[in-house]
Amino acid sequence: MQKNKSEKYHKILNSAGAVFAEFGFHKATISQIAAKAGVADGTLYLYFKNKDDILYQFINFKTQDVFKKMHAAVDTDRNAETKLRNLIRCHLLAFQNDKNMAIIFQSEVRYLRDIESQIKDISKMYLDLLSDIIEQGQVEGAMRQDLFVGLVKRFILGAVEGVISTWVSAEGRYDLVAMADPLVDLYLTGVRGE
Amino acid sequence: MQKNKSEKYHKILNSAGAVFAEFGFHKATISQIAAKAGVADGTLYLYFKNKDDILYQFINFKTQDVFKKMHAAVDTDRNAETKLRNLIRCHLLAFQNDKNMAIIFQSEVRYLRDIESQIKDISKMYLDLLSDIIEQGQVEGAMRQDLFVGLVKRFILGAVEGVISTWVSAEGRYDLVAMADPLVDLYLTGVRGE
DNA sequence: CTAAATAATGAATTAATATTCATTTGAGTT
DNA sequence: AACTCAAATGAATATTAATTCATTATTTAG
Repeated sequence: MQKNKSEKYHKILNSAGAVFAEFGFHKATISQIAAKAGVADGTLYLYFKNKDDILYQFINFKTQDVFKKMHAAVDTDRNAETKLRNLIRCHLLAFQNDKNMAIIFQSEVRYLRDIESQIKDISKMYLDLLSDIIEQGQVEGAMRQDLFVGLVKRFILGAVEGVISTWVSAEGRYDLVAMADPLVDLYLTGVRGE
Repeated sequence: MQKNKSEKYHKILNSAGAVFAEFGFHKATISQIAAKAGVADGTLYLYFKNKDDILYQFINFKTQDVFKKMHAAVDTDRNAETKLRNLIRCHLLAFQNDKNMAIIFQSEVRYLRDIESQIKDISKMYLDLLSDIIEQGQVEGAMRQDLFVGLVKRFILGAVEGVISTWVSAEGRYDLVAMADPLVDLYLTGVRGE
């Protein structure tokens, strides 16, 4: 198995992403991925330990990439509400720009947790980001003091994921990022009338 | 394949639920399920078309059961906010009482969508229930007029699912139903300070 | 230009298990 | 007790696709 992340490595990873997204990890075959990448079946095993490893590397790679962006997005402002808004916008944008990733994250994450428990829980870093924002918001007085942070962060992440999930089911036919502001608005002020 | 839903049919369905929940659908084997149900491998094929069909029937059965309960919960009151509260409470209770179902719904539903697109979208009825409640809330003046119902219902369902998902990850070690009121409170008034 | 060394190939092998079906069991009937 | 038929069995089979590895191609170094 080669060590350097050559062009071919990324070619295979991308092809795998497309095939996994279309057929699901279990129905996807090595031959399909190899064909799409324009290499022989055996070649995949020069770059990856096995089929599971391809999924693992895919998610690992994408996760790191997305989190770099999210951190950057949060760091652009000092205000908690703005941070939250930027985080959600960034999140939706990243998934909108990479539908394969969106599909795979949505459907294979639990299987992945089984095969590689060492992997950083994908939600974990996200939830930590949110905790910081909420706690800061409370200090600033912009968010209620009586919030149970453990629930609030789950509430926020769950709702974003739900919105992404719907968008995926709709084959990505509308603008996902446009949901960011209405969504944050719901987080902040809820549905209750004045 | 037998037609009547005999005791053995349910025995197998339950065993399958336990095995699917523990190992995941793909790693679970027919032999495991048969052993747990106390029957021979071949017997499963008298009651189910194939392995996929077992999962399909499991989800179908549980879905119907849960929806009966949810409808009943919503119908206990005329007030929109109360309806919402009862729905969420009922949802959390049903999943708390049946952890196998919770695990399977969380991880295998997308696979199912592939094998049996005829199945009613599991979220569909739920989302319709929510739409009705929200629209009623708007009429009553209890909920804001400017809500985008399509987003709000996704927002609500996503957040509940996120909360359930966390509970499952925590091996169900705390009281899930206790999350209902704080959660509904978040839906209604959001996180923003006064 | 030749010889290592490295990379890639893809047919053959392996492994895992879902599914089948010839046979057995057991309950009900005459 | 002998017969019938449905239900159940589980060893044998079929299938599917992941993985291997002997062979071939390509690149690099002297």
